[in-house]
Amino acid sequence: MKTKNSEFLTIGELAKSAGVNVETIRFYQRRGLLTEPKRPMGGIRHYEEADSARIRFIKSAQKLGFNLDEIIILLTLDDGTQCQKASKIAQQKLIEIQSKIAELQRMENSLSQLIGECRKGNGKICCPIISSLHV
Amino acid sequence: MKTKNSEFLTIGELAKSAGVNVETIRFYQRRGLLTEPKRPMGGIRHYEEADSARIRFIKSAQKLGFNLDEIIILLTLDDGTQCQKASKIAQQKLIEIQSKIAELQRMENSLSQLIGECRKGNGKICCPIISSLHV
DNA sequence: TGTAATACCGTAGTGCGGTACGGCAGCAAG
DNA sequence: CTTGCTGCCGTACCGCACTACGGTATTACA
Repeated sequence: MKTKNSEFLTIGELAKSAGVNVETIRFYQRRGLLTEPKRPMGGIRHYEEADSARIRFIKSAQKLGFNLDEIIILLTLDDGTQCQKASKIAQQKLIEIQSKIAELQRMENSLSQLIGECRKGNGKICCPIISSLHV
Repeated sequence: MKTKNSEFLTIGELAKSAGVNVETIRFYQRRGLLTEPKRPMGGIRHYEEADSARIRFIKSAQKLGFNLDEIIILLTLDDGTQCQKASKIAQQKLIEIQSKIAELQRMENSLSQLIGECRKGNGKICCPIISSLHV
């Protein structure tokens, strides 16, 4: 009945087009990130290009560090007319990311210092790394 | 029978002494980070100061970014005579941490640039953050 | 001896973002 | 007619490091 070149996408085609797994789409529907699409004749779901764009939107936002709950909010600002709100969310995220960076840098400093001490005291009986762990 | 000032610790006392939850100790035993202690008369486990030290060792290593599997290895190097091995593991971890930092810094750069654009184009109809997500 | 606290045990739940599984339905090509 | 590919659905499972629960046994203290 339905020809291959009809104007809608099946879930499999949408997955390919958006570069995600079919299961991911079903998961996003359950999570409310994608609206349940029309199902004419109770059968196969009809997706459109807009759904693919929405998934790519989600994936881009994830790359910026937003989690799915935050992305749900960003999606409501999708018309681009609420710059202040979007900016506020982004600033919040920026702070989060910066504090994660700071924490990782503390680890980095401690570790590289310990490694440096290992190098210096080569052959020492008591490893600086191990002894640093004995608080 | 047993007086309170005996030389061993119960699990609850150990938990307090090491600053962790009782459940955490039981979890560490299941995970093999702590050896199952002696249980004289089939009753209450007998812990010692050494167990507390071991838990603090684990917690220090976690602060440096090591996960439990890695900590199990570090614990085998506990005598401090295998500096090269410990150093190798630490270098590996350092690289991991540095690449996490790099990724977060990419996010930080993108986000702060977008926020800057929002500020400049105040009142714009099309929010730079939102439109950046429309790939 | 009574009661409250603690220890014991196995199992399940948390958060996050998916991934996998098992079973059934419909349809096209061979 | 069969096989195989999709689609549909609900549910369970992954990693990670715990945390919580529910029930029983033992201990400490009065």
